Amino acid sequence: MPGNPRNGTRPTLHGMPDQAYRAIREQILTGRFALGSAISRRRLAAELGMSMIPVSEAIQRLVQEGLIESKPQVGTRIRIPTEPDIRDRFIIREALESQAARLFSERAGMAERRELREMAAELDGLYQVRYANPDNASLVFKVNTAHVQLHMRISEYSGSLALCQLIESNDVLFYNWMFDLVGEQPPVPSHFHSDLVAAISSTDPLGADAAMRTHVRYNMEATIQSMRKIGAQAESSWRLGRGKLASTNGQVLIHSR
Amino acid sequence: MPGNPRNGTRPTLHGMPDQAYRAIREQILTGRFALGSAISRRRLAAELGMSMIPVSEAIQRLVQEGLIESKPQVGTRIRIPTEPDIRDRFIIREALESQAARLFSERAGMAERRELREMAAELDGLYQVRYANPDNASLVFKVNTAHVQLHMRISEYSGSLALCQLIESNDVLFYNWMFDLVGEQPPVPSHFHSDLVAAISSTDPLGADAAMRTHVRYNMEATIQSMRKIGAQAESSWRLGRGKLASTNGQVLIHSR
DNA sequence: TTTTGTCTTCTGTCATAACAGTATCAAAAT
DNA sequence: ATTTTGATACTGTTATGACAGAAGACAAAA
Repeated sequence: MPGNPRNGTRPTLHGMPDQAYRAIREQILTGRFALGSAISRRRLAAELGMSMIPVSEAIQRLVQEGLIESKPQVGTRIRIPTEPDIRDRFIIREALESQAARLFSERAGMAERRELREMAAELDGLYQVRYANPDNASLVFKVNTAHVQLHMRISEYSGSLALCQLIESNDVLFYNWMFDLVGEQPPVPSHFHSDLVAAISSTDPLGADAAMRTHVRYNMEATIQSMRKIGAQAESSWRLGRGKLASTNGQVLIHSR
Repeated sequence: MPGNPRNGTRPTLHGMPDQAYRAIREQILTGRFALGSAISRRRLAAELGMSMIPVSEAIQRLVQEGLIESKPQVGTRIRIPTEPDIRDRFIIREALESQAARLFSERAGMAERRELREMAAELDGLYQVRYANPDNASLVFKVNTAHVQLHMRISEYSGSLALCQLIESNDVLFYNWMFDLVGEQPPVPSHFHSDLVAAISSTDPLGADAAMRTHVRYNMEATIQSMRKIGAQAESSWRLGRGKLASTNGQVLIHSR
């Protein structure tokens, strides 16, 4: 356990915000923090055995990634997405992953294409198993993990580290919001991901792009509608003001040197 | 000036990290902090009249956006991009802005299309004026501002707030790195942006996408080559280890609830 | 001349504690 | 019964100061 600088015990000096970041993120992703539940920096700091400062730094990162929202003197809670939030996430996912698909179709080697084919086949099989056993929670976990890993592997093999990181950050948000409505969604075709991998494995970047776009868009509207119900049932008592373009829209870019 | 809580003077309680963020960012974007120059949190805190904590929060944001790099017990400095960094930025820019172009061609109204046509014509004119007066620094500033504003306006009219914010964050990085090599770059066609706006104003999203892609890619290789020289002349004495995929690649996404 | 060790001074990190908003709820007033 | 007021118990914020690690200066030893 981390210690106090006033006395002599201070073991973990290395990366305490990272430790907090990982802990909180996992709590969110595993559902121990439900959508909309409040989190206290003080309690978290006590639980993690550190002060509020590294915890606040971790929370700031999570806020920037969109998982958490915080109001200055009021509180911090797991962000409940609105409908435009979800739509935006679909749009960004489409932009980033279609780009990854293009690059994959251009640059991936034979071994990588084969690996993805196998992953996709296994994932499609898992989907079928899950449809046959709708109440098995462990299967839901398995399918989701495999799904994420397939998409991340594609972006990894795109060869662009920054693109890969952006996709990961975006997909974390996306899948976290989506997790609550597995089961409510209409089923996907039996070769859903195998077809995708086949398409992006062709040497035609435009085809790969198009295939990934339709893949991402697949029953997007149904998902948005299901999500809206969940979002509505979580109370929006103190939703943060998040309307209009709060950004600077380029006016800050004053290169007047 | 912000004060001390121990005595009675504490005027600006509102958003001190934001204030620091804006100040630092502007210093970088206007070139008062050169690429690779070290910045001290203590000095900055003293200059801004606040403690190190809000300054550190601002710096953390800038690190996450890629403008700054920081090594735990060593120092903080303006990040010097490597060649893969630049390539990645091009890739991400292409992905995001082509998506914005698609959405614009689908959703923008007549008034917005006209506004962009006018902005583009003016920008093209500015480029010609700058080519005629290569030594006018004020012109460089003007052209860059207009350029950024055109691109930001397109993404604004895409209707997706999150997409717009991502593009802004990415473009800030991009143009900041590019700023040092205006003049070294080959000139751009005389109707460069008017042609772009015309293409994305068509009702064909695919055409808009393609036009934006070629626009972003325009003399990309030349830019990367020029940038490499500048990056090399800045010493890379203590470059942070930034190799390999340091991300978690989806393995953190354990939905085991 | 080169190397090595130590000392100084810089860096970022973080726990503590005082601070200032905000919400909640009960008591008082209308 | 409804509204207003007040106290209290939270919330995030941030200045202060102590701390550990890294780098540079410089003298002593090889």
